[in-house]
Amino acid sequence: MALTKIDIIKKSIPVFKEKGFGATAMADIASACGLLKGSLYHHFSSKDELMKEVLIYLKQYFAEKVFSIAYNKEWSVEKRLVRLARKSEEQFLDGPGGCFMAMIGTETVISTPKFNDIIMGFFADWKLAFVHLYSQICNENLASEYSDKAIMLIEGAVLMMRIHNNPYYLTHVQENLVEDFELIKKKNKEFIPTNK
Amino acid sequence: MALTKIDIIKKSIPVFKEKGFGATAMADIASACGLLKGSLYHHFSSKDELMKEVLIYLKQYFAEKVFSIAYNKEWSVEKRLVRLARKSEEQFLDGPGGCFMAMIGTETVISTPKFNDIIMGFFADWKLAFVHLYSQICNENLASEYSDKAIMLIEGAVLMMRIHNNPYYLTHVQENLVEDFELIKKKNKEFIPTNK
DNA sequence: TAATACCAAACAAACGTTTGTTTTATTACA
DNA sequence: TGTAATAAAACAAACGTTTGTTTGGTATTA
Repeated sequence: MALTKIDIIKKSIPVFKEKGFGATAMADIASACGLLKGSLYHHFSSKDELMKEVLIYLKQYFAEKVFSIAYNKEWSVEKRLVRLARKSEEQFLDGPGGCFMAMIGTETVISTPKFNDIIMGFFADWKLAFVHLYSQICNENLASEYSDKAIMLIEGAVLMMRIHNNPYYLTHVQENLVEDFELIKKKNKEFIPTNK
Repeated sequence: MALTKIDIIKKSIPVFKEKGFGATAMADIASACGLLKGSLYHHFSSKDELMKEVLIYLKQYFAEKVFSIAYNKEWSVEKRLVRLARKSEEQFLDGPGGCFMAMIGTETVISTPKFNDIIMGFFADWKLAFVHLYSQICNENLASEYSDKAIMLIEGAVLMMRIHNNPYYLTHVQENLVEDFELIKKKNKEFIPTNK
């Protein structure tokens, strides 16, 4: 059956995740889709546009399926943190291990800045999710600090995981973040979050 | 005057740091050296070999000029940590901001594994330096944990710094690491490091 | 004079992209 | 419902560039 744009976008993710943007050839993407490279241009006007649509897809996917967990009132704040950790972990472990946004961002931020807005938007969404959780147990300044630190720690762990081919770096860091969350909460027992 | 291999290696670092390995052309390197691309093959047999020599040079540079700080007995342990932070920061801020080893490692670990040993060696050296410092204020298991965490945090900060074009991420994380070190030291006042 | 460092030109291969044609799927009308 | 018209998707081949690499010649220097 004929492939849709979304099909191609999804199938191209592990390919870009393995080689990065510059080293991935359109023929590689096509091959992963069971097509010839020329056929890709029926769906995307250029390699840059394909990458842009992949980035937009992933940013939206994380916003809807991952970061949204932080705002789900069915669960306690701690439970949301655990679920958020698990779900993002699942994404970073999928296929060739790594964070797509971090990889492509690092590679293209200087030489192909047209992707920057989407990538920075992804990190902004991520931070907002963390800030929403930390705001339940400490003031906003601290919540902002903790959120930045959490993201940096996770990204560092994803890097070490990829380079050492060992998922433990990531799972261990995620556990630590949950433990630290409990500690902060206990320490600030008297803290009452402002509703807004 | 004629260029030596080391000259070319040094001049190629900021070029690779801007575009990564795959997207950097031999002509880019040559241009940064004031040569034509063919002339590079008088010094290096291939692009891969050039990258390998750059990685070896950088691994050795960090071992001798950066990580060695951790073992310098002229300074207190705290002072060594501060100097180590400053010196690595200086490297990660130099030219196009970023960690060369992390960038090239992320890009090549799967598709060009021939660089893996050198890159993993760099991170092993880095960890040993941290472990040596943390071992002065806590037991070895904790020292190993803290060291991994420090490296991941710094690498995450370097990533955010590059993507957001803002060096504050890195400087702030380095300050935090020094502060946390003092806290751990105070908490474990009675700890006596084993001499070995 | 012998070796070194570089230039200038060319190489084959791979690249992203375009083209014209064929296949497949969808729609419209009988 | 069956068939012709239409559009979408994919193929196969070629495009012009760019790539990493090779070659042969030319200064410079020891």
